Amino acid sequence: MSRYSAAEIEAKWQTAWDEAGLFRATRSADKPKYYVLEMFPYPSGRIHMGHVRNYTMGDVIARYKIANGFNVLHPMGWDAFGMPAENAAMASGGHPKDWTYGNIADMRGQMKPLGLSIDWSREFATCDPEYYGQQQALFLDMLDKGLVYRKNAVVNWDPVDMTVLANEQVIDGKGWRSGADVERRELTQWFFKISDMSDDLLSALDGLDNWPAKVKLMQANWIGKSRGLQFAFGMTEEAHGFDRVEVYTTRPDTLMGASFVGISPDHPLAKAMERQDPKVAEFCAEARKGGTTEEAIETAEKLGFDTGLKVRHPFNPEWELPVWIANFILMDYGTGAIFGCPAHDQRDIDFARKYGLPVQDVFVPAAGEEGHTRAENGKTAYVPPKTDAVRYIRGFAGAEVQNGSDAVDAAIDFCEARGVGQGVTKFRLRDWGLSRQRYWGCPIPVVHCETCGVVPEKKENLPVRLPDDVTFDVPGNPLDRHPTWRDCACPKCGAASKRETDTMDTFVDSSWYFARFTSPHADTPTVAEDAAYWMNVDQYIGGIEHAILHLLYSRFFARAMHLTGHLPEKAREPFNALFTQGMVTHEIYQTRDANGRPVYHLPEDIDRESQTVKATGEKLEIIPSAKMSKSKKNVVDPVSIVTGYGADTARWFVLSDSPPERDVEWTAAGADATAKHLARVFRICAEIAEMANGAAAGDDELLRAMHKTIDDVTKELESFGFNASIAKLYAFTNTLQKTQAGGTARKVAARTLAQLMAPMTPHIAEELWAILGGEGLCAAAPWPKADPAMLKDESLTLPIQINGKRKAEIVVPADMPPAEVEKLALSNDAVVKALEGATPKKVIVVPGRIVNVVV
RNA sequence: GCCCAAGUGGCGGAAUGGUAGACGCAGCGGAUUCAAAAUCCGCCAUCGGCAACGAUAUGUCGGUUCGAGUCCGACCUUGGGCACCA
Repeated sequence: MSRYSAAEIEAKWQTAWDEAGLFRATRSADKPKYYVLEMFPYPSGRIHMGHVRNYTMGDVIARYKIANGFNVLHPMGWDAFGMPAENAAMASGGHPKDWTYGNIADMRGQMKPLGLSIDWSREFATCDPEYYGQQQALFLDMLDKGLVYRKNAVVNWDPVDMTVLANEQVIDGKGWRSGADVERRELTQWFFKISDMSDDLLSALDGLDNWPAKVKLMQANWIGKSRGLQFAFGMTEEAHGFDRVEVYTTRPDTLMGASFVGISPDHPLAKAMERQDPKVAEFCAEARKGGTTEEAIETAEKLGFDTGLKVRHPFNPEWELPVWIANFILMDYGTGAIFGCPAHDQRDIDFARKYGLPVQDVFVPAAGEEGHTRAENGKTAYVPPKTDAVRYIRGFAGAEVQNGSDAVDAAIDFCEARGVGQGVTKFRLRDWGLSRQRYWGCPIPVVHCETCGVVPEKKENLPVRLPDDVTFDVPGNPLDRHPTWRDCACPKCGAASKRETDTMDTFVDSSWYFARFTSPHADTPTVAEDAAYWMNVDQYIGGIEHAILHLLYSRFFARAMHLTGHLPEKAREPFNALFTQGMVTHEIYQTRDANGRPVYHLPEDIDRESQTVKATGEKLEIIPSAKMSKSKKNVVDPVSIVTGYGADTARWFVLSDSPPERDVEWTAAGADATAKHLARVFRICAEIAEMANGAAAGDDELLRAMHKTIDDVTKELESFGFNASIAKLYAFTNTLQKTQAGGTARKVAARTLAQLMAPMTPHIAEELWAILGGEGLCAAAPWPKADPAMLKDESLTLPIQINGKRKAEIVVPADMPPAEVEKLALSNDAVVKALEGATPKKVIVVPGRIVNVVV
């Protein structure tokens, strides 16, 4: 009898699958198609356990669908543009291209031993000119359809390095290299008009039945549809060419609590004042300090500057309000100006208390004490949910007691009727800025001509290729300072012109790769027949961190690709089902250096038992699990796991224990246990393979357990219950080990076990299938079917509760009528004893579930 | 600051509103062995009790229900996102 050797069997069966062409996807009319896709990786150089978990989940689905007769598309590629390649070039010389393609080769080499059912013939990297050239073609088509335009937008500006910084390069408001105070600076940039589709992107969420509710909710909140009032405050006197300040508010019902008008430092009025008044300029410069993230702006100290200008309240010309410039007002949202009602907005009350502005209640709780004075002295605004009824003490429209939503509607109607502004619907979603002042990205294919202006490049000149001869020894965009690359002829008039040097946001690359996989090497972005056949992605799998941006941008792109004729109507929502998986975590092992700073240690360098560092014997501090990261040294390298235990162990482990949407903690003990379990399955099955055929008393019991397991595992796999299906497989293995059944039944059961394990641990399953006399490849065998007749139990155990507490249980025939169950329950000894002679008030019998006696 | 999640034994976790702790890890006891490794069998939430059994228990506090880990409200903690990390 042979022993389980992962190294031998894994290579053998991977070759067998390859030679059978099992995973090569071709269009076929006689099978239903199934497209399963995992979010493609960034080629950082090493695969990590998170990748293993992500791709194993997709692989389980893919293999399960193959066994169920589907024509499966399961591709893989590389999200290959991006900053780390440039950072590597800056740090250690070399070229981003060499770094990236080297990493891709390494990672492909690390991934292949996992035995994934991937059609590698469709592989591409987004930095392949073949791919980004088609992306440029898409860009031109979108430009043509009016989906792309240019406008000013703010970026993080490092005034020392004279360069634009990514948000992650801004640390506590300072540039990561220079340490200089970062400022927000405006630049002319390219934008996708995603806001044109706000309403559609929002309402179409309803149709995404197989998306997690939390992702839909996050997207809905991000799009942020709101109804409010847009109106103007007239200024007491004209200043800087302005006679009014246009504001937008979602709470017009609080208009009588207005205390000031606030404008963004980037508001045209603020800018006009800034040009003439050094004090304003000084304030605006201060207000623009810090990064562009909403988090930085929202959490920054609230700063205000009283312009000295005054506006009149729309309902009362005598009532004058001051105009302040405030750093927390965003020019990008609404009109860049607000009115502040401190009593009912936390930000406004913080601001009002700081600058001594009045605070006046508009409404108080509907029930409760009169003269609610929270706003009078307090620092906390009264902001009840809009669905709560409140009493308006300074209301002007609608009932005295009403909820916030009704009051807003009434206020809008009231204002519209009096010509004070109008009700408008606005979205929080902003247009997608795609310009990046960086080298390692897809060049934006336009030309700047002195006479013709901005001119799209001709399609026959695509791809606009990145030049190879660039250096990263100075900050800034190498395309800008390249001696010749920018020079070109205007596609319209032929005059000497300059290329655009901005490249595209890498989110563009990942917003259509799923469509490209349907015809990965075509000389158009997609091919109609292929897209029509393979789209949509039936199951998309990736991290929850992509819940908003990547998925929203992809939904926009799919719509844009439909508008430009590159995708069929049905692919406007490209992902039929979405699953968001959790991270792989690990403990952190820490000691401290002489200065008390933490020093981290790799798992292989420590002794878990004695909690010491192997080399030095130093005592360790063990910090509970956190996301694996290089800096914390809590990484487990999949390659060493595959080499040491085999791919099947790595695959089984990352799927077991934790539900797939939650984080899973990698532990050495768990990996060890998994390897032992697989060896045990192998041993049990190998013994069975050598048994003589024949029947025995235990046959029926074993086969019933087998059918139950088929049923359970199938149901769990259909609903991403990988951990639960593994638990059922453990239980069935225990049954198979203890059974008294004869050889024939045992072989059937063992072959079924191999099949049920195959999506998770395909190599050992294939080997067992072969030694147990399975026909052909296990990976190609049809999925086992549970016999409904074998699933029915004749009797069942019912717990009996008294007032909801379990007191006894009875065994009854499965089909016993409730009245008889009740009689039986009440005559049960333990029940009689517990009742102590009391008469039950009520008896609840839930058929097949429980009996509850209420006294 | 804002949006979205998650909190259950020593540990990972299971549980269509219906017996809380399946399955696995660790631990403990036993078998096998010259011995060990490997393997096999059994026990294993907490407290009290010799036991039968009783009480407590799903982050905290309240609520709905015959019945709540599950539904509702508030809070605490941890994680994800916040538009130039991918």
